[in-house]
Amino acid sequence: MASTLHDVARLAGVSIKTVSNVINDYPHIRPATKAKVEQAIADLGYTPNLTARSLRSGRTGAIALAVPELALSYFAELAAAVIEAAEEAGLVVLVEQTGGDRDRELELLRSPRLQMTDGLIFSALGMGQDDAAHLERPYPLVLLGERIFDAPVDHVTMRNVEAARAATEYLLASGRRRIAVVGAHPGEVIGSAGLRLRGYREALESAGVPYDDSIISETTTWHRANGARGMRDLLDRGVTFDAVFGLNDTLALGAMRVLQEAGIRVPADVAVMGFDGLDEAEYSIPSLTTIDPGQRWIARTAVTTLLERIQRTDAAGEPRLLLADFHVVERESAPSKAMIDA
Amino acid sequence: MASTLHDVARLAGVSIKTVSNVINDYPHIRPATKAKVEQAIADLGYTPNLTARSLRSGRTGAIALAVPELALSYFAELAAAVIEAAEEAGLVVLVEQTGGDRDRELELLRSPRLQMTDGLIFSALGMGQDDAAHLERPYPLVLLGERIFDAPVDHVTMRNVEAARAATEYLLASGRRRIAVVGAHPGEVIGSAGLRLRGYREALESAGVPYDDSIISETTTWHRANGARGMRDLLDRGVTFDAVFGLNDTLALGAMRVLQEAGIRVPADVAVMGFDGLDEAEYSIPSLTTIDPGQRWIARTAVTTLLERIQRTDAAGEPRLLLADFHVVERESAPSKAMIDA
DNA sequence: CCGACACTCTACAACGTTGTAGGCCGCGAC
DNA sequence: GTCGCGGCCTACAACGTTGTAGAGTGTCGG
Repeated sequence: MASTLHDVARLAGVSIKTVSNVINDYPHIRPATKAKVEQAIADLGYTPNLTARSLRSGRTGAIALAVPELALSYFAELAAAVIEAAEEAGLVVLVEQTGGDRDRELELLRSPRLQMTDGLIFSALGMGQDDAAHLERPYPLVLLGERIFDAPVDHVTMRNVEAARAATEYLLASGRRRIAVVGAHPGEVIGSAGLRLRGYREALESAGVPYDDSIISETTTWHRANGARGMRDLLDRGVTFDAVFGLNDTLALGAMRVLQEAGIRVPADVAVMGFDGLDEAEYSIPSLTTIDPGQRWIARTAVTTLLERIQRTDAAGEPRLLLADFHVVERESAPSKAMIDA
Repeated sequence: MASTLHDVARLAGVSIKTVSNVINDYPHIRPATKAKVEQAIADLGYTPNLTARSLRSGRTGAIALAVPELALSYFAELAAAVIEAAEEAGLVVLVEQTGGDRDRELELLRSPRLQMTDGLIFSALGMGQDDAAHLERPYPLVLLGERIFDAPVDHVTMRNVEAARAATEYLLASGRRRIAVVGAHPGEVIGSAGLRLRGYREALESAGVPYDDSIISETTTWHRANGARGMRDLLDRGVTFDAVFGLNDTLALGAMRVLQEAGIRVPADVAVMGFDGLDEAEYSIPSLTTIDPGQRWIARTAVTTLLERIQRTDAAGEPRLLLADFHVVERESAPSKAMIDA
């Protein structure tokens, strides 16, 4: 651990640079010399000092991933996928949690800690459209999430509006007409909640079903407890509905739990639809029909896109918007028309 | 971003070392000089180059956390807690996934990538007691998990035997006598499964209840699907039981799901007990009675212990075994005797 | 009035690596 | 016989930072 190129060079009786050349596969080395050096490396158990290499090369071989909270399943699965993709590309991943707090997100962007990485995959939650300018930094950055669009950076995300529309159309096609929503954010236009609600409204409109905000429940963060709270809220209002669209799986699972506590059958009385395609949605009772928004593709694409930015020497290249394909995952909580007919 | 101490020094008209001194709060600097330097720093937007600092100081300010799989809720929550604790200590965290594979775990230990960090918090899953020697490296290391004991490193973990014993005693106290187990690992003695099964057996023995391996179901990994599979297995065997102890929450949730599909009421017919105290166990239907093994304490203690090892210059100091407190979290899937009486 | 000492600052080296320039050798071509 | 050239290797500088040694002031006590 403590041995350096210097030690190896001395043991092998060559110059320090020759050792470096052996390590980096420089072509013109006599086989005899190479063998001697490799023997010395093995004897000393030499491993290159990556910090020194970073200083010299300007590359660290690490990227940062910033998410609101790892304990949220969605972000845990995202992080898992990012780390896996990064590892394939020979990169390690430094994970930061921002708590979804705007100030902490901005602080992170300015933080010198980022210097320890070659680039950042940034899942913003607290920042808004007005903060787009803060993203313009001379540092490879890939944006995730749907809080900011049209920023001067590459952006990998999902088709929120279209997917939510498809989810709603799916419920409508199975005969539901009063589709409640859990997890709306008051007044939000951009952001997962706003976009998904827009898709929901578009679907209603196309089907000629009136939008009724008495069956829309608002929450702040998308924790499971808030899904439960939102559903209790709806039940307290005494409104009627035959389906619930949880704007993410966690909310939907919390809501479904409260429905069942209240003696309401799922899906017989009320169908439940989620969004995210989490692992755990497959094992709830009943299993949760949901949208797979293409998270693995997003993770993989974020890594490769960031890598391109890192390798590109010219800062140029138009910022790109990359959108994942989605699909409805049909399960028990909201059977399709075909499944009901069968 | 591109400015260095050199640039600042030139602008402020002082030596490069003086600038360094200002940044590091060296005491003997004239206020006028300090102001001049600080102005120059502000003008240039200078931030210190952390890579250079690391090379010089031998410290990176980063630690590594290796877990089997971030997508598993238990490890996601662990990672979240570790990152939070590390941040408070001014450290960033590099997260690695080993897949619980022994070879990848060993490879990680040898990996030069670790040089980018000051220490490692290592949650081993694939390695076993025989691999203890591999942990003996001149590198700050804190071990988590229960695959390896008596290794020459600090070890922070939970009281598996005692906690599983308490869980079983809790079920026995509520009147259950035929307590099935889901998630046992065949022949395992050390490891979460082996230890928790031991606690289970100890509790049975103390209560004079015979151990019956026909109601013990074995699985490999503790994914949710395996909990479901284990329970189906038990049902297929045609054995009778009035409680199930899932060796972790994920297994218990999968098992509970299958029970209910089979028309078996929880907890009326069969009580279900988990282990881990995951967030999601609170929102299942019914909510899951479980063991909180003190995960947050473990995360926090792992970070502080690692930090001590890093700061300690002498390699000495006995390896320590630090054990978290646990407690039973009483919920619906297994009500306590008191709750039943009420 | 001089030496001691505290204060303020500078020059240099070093952390371990890699890029650049160049040196030496042997061989083939003129 | 010498020139040129490719193959092999070395010396040196540089990445940006901080520790060490020490130089130059000023002040204070004897």
